[in-house]
Amino acid sequence: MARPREFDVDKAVEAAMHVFWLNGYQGTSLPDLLDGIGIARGSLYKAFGSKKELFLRALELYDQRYVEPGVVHLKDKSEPSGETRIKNVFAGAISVVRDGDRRGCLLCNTAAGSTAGDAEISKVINGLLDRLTDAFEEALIASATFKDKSTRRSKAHNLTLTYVGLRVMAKTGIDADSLEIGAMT
Amino acid sequence: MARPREFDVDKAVEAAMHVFWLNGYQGTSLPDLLDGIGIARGSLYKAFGSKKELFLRALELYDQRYVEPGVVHLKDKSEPSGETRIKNVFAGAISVVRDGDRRGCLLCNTAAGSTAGDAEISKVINGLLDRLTDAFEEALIASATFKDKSTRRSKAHNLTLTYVGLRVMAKTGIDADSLEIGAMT
DNA sequence: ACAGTTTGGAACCAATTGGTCAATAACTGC
DNA sequence: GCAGTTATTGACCAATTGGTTCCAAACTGT
Repeated sequence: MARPREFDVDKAVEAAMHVFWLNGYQGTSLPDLLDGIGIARGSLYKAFGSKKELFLRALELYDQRYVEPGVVHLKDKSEPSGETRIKNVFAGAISVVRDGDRRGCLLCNTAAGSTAGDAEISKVINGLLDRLTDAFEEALIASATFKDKSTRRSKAHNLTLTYVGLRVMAKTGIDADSLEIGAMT
Repeated sequence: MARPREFDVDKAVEAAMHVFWLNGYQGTSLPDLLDGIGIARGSLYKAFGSKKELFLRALELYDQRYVEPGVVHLKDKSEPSGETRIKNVFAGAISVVRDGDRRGCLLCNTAAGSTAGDAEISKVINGLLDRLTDAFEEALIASATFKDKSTRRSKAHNLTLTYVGLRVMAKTGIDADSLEIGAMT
């Protein structure tokens, strides 16, 4: 019916995600995105509307690519024990640091950034953090230590907090070994 | 000998610190600083050289105003027990949230931000985080549980990580009660 | 092959970015 | 009160910001 788009929208969102991940929302300029994606200004605005909308799309992709798998794993009762599943999540976060990835986590970076001034973005961020906490809580459900519901919820919050701390610390010059104990129980 | 400065440099740095704290380094524009401090463009550049130098000054002030007191308290052996001193530090961080302060911690915000791309700034940030870890370590020195030096160092890293996580989470919509357990041992 | 539709690209936009500078003002030592 | 020094101010700067617009190009259905 009309001229077909020459670039893959999904690939574009993915490229944008990496640019945002590396530079942060505020730290990313239009040319940064254009270079990273490999499209022209007009194409970006036609396809995504604005920088912010594209960021929201990138955040969405980050969720399904990195957050959701973790959430699924934490909730997966067919896996070993809840404790092991939790350990796996932390170990995963540490292993990327071992591989030299110092970008931290797009979710955590955004939460810590002053992007929070934007209501729409913080709503998404808060939602993701809540989902993570819920998943931790579910992983704790079989644990005798956290049999009490409110204690369990507290521990879940504690785990989210520790996870965020770990991923922020990963951005600093700290060595991976010193993060290892982030999962300490 | 010459015309005296009309504004108080220390007050200016303090005002700048609050502006940076609220908006982040990248999110703070020259007009933001000028309005916050109440001086003209030229005066700022004459007194501080550049936005970055002013930020470094603000970071320095943040240290002596908020970080150093915590460090001193953690190391103060005349105080109750090391465990209590640690609890105090976390309780302090939570109490500011209870008072409605959602700005988090300038140090932690900067660590999480992409400001880390600047070598000079990240050096300062890493230094501050190291000092905090050292202080936690010293607070643990009397503890029987962490008698082993390397275990103690690990726990100290864990505490810094948790502290950062707590202060980042404080910026999100989370309620103060859910942070309470950040100090869980 | 032509009408209709949407893309890509670049020129263009006003606003804002961090930073400079020259003129004026305010002070001190003599 | 004059010479010397430094601070204040606001105009000015080039570069960059996010965003728009217009036109040629590319496709599809008929």
